[in-house]
Amino acid sequence: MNIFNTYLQYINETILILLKDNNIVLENDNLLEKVVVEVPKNKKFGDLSTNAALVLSSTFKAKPFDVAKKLKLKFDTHHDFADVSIANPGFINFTLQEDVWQKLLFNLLETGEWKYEQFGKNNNLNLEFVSANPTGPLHAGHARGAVVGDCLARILKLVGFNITREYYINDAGNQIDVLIKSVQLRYLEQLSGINANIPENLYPGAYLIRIAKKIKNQYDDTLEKLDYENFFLKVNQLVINEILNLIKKDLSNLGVEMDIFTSEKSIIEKGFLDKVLNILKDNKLIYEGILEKPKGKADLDEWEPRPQLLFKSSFFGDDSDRALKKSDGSWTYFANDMAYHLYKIEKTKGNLINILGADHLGYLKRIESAVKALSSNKIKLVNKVCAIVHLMNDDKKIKMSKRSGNFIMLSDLINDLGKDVIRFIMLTRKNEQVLEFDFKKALAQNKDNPVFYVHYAYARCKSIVKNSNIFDHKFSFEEIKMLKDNNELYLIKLISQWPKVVELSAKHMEPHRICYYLIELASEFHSLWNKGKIDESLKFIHVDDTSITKSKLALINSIMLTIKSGLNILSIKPMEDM
RNA sequence: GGGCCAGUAGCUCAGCUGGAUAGAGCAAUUGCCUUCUAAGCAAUAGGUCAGGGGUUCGAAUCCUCUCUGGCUCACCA
Repeated sequence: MNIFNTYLQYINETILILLKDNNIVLENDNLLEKVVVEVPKNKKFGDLSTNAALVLSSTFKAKPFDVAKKLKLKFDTHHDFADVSIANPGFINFTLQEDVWQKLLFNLLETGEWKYEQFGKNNNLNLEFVSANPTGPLHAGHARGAVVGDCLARILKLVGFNITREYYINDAGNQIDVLIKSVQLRYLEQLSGINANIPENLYPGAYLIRIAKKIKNQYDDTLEKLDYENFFLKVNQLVINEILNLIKKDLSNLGVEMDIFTSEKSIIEKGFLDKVLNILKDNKLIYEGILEKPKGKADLDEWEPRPQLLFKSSFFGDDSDRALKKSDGSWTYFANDMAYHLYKIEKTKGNLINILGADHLGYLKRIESAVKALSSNKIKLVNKVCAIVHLMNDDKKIKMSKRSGNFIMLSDLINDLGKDVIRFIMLTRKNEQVLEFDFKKALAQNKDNPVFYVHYAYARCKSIVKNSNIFDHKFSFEEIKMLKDNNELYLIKLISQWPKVVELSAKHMEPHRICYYLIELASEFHSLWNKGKIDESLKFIHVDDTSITKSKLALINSIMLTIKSGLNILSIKPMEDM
């Protein structure tokens, strides 16, 4: 259904014929991959353009313009093209017959939904995202990774990947000790009724009070005399489950779905760490060695050379080899993470994607190295890094600091703004770019707020349908052929780009493109709407002529259908009226 | 000091992965409501794509150096 691919295929076939005609052998097949069909930036160049002649000029040992002339002779015979022209230095521009667009619209409405090229071919893909430590509910900063991951998953699904969304629970590290110690204080606080002083190195969050109450309800004061180790054994799982429930609730309120939550502890219990060590041994990628002192500016007074168990990460391009064991003999986070990635490799039998925060930038190479080592270079790990989000209020930065406990929780954000605005705005920047999230704009009911703008376009469409008093939404081709005005045709052309937007979004793993497209579509629609004020013929409803109105309704329906598919990817429900 | 990400209009950012005269939105100026939602639209103005060098038919995009900002740098997670 992607019209660009249709013509790209035709152009490629034509090139092969031309090569054969001229007894020229393509020295390298990859050359054809450089041939693209795209929409020229400037409308006056027509509907489509191709760089074919520029790509092939050296093969033909001729100037691009002359190659273009040869190609044009072939293209001229195709009945879809109203005009084929050559522009310097050798672009070939196509103007399509009106009925090509009209047919496209007709087919879309017949099918009732967009179809996308299934280049995922049902291949498995594992997408790990959020994976926040289970020490508290999510805060505002987590929203970005959550939304990017969730939408990316939806996009990849549309193009045929079999995708698993996974949350990795770090339930095995130091932070869990800190958590349980904090809970123990809160529990004793419940029993004594005296407010506890929470030391700086423990978690102060009020959510732990609620968990402490639960423990008190369940165990009464029977845990009062326990030392920390035994208290830990008693409540550890309960506390983590309680917090995971908070996190799951946050995710669900944000419209983010997970297929599976995998615990770090369970991976180790299943023996994946041993498996990792064996693989590394077999491939001679592990050794006892001493790392060089890092040359950082940071205070490294405590640094001392020490023999450690190391993974030969540098073999795969990492800057340094990486420690697997800490000085106290326990495994490093990285060692466990290798085990987790081996687990993902084994069960996925396909490529892996991780959505990470910017603070993990320094971690990418070692984990990529790990996946290469553990999969004999067969599995690809793509790391998508989300830059930080600056929360703003009317251009003023809102400061968040962990120490003071002064950071905005995701649940507060959702309560204040609703999930739709958050989801949309989180995708209005490409993920590597720092994002300014302005409360004032998110609450605005005007163009400052892009979701609002898109909703408004959809609601206007709905309103037209309602006011038309036409309830038959089966459209004949004759009706659709009445859409002849350039402004209307332009909208059809824009709509026809939608599958390409989704496919490129998937290919490059860039969900933000969906938002930009929706804004543009909304904008073009609003524009056409207003043209109706100047030019009567462009109004959508023609009271005295049902068939003209129906032709316009066909266009309106296709716009709604497209906005709906876009919002659906973002998991936003279109507003029927406003 | 090393690594990674970024630097595009006064501000916030796109730029279909190398294509044609670099595009939007804010902000500024000026217009458009007796008529399908003015919560909107149109027009004007705004640029050494941080800077130098290179690669080629062609560079904001690729390579290289320099500058600036952010994140990060054994034994945390």
